[in-house]
Amino acid sequence: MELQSVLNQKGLRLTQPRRVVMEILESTSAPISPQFIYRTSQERGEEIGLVTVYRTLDLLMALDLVRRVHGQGGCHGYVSASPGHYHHIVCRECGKAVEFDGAQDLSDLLNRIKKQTHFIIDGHLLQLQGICPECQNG
Amino acid sequence: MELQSVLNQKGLRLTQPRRVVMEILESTSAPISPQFIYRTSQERGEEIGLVTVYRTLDLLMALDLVRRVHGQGGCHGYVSASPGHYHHIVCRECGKAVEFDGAQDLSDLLNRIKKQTHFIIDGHLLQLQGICPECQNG
DNA sequence: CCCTTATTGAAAATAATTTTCAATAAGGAT
DNA sequence: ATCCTTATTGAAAATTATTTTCAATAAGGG
Ligand SMILES: [Mn+2]
Ligand SMILES: [Mn+2]
Ligand SMILES: [Zn+2]
Ligand SMILES: [Zn+2]
Repeated sequence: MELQSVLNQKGLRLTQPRRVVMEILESTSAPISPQFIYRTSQERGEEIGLVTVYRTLDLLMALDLVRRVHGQGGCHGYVSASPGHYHHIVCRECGKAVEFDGAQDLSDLLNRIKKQTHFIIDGHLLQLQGICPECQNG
Repeated sequence: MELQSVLNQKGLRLTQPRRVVMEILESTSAPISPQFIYRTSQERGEEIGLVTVYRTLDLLMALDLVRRVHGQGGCHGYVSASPGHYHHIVCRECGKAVEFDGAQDLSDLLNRIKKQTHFIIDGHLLQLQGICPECQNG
């Protein structure tokens, strides 16, 4: 199990709440809020404290197992993420988020900005929005 | 004055609070929070209600005179923006934000993702982070 | 200077997030 | 299997962020 090994490697414990949060995230394709995770855990009969949801999300983000997605209005949804560097394209209809790798195509842009601004660039936030194939009919 | 004309054009009024919020935004190069704007207005002896700060930011965003910048941790800073489509690169040391135009260099990427995901892409969020020239000595 | 009406801001409601700390449970050791 | 140590949880409360209401105010055209 992914989660198990990553945690052990750092001397962290695989607890029930952590397992549940990760399961809920992995069973959802749209970015979801801490509230949503909390409510879902109740519905599944494995209720965990909302505080723990927040803490677990912080942890999973630090471990790069979960990524934060910024919305237009109400910010702060979370999606489970593949290890490595990925971005998301989010459907404005159904909310579904699909990962994509944007490293290559961004290098031209990054080089240009580096020259123009003289910044050292060490991070970026790239997120697309649109309409997914399923939502395009109707 | 920029603000004046944009407002008139839509039958909106140029009020004292709107003027102050815009001034504070334009005199700051880093993204700032509603709270910060509120406190600054107090310090300048032109205090405006926090509620009005929120409302004014919404308005200025709708008018494309101000743009929201998403941070890594605590989200939701605002910077004044040039009209048109721009993105920001934000210094992780001093917080300064500099605009850049990213439309061209993104098209290759967008086309690739369009093919791969079959999404209709109608928007994106691109923000870089790094260290500005001034903060590189130290 | 007057009127109309967009706009403000105090207050309170609502929502989001963090801090504290005693109780609990993981998982290595015996 | 049971014990121990300590990471982790979660209830409660504090803090912070944001929105809603509505009576009072002030833009700006006449
Ligand atoms: Mn990238
Ligand atoms: Mn762009
Ligand atoms: Zn969709
Ligand atoms: Zn800097």
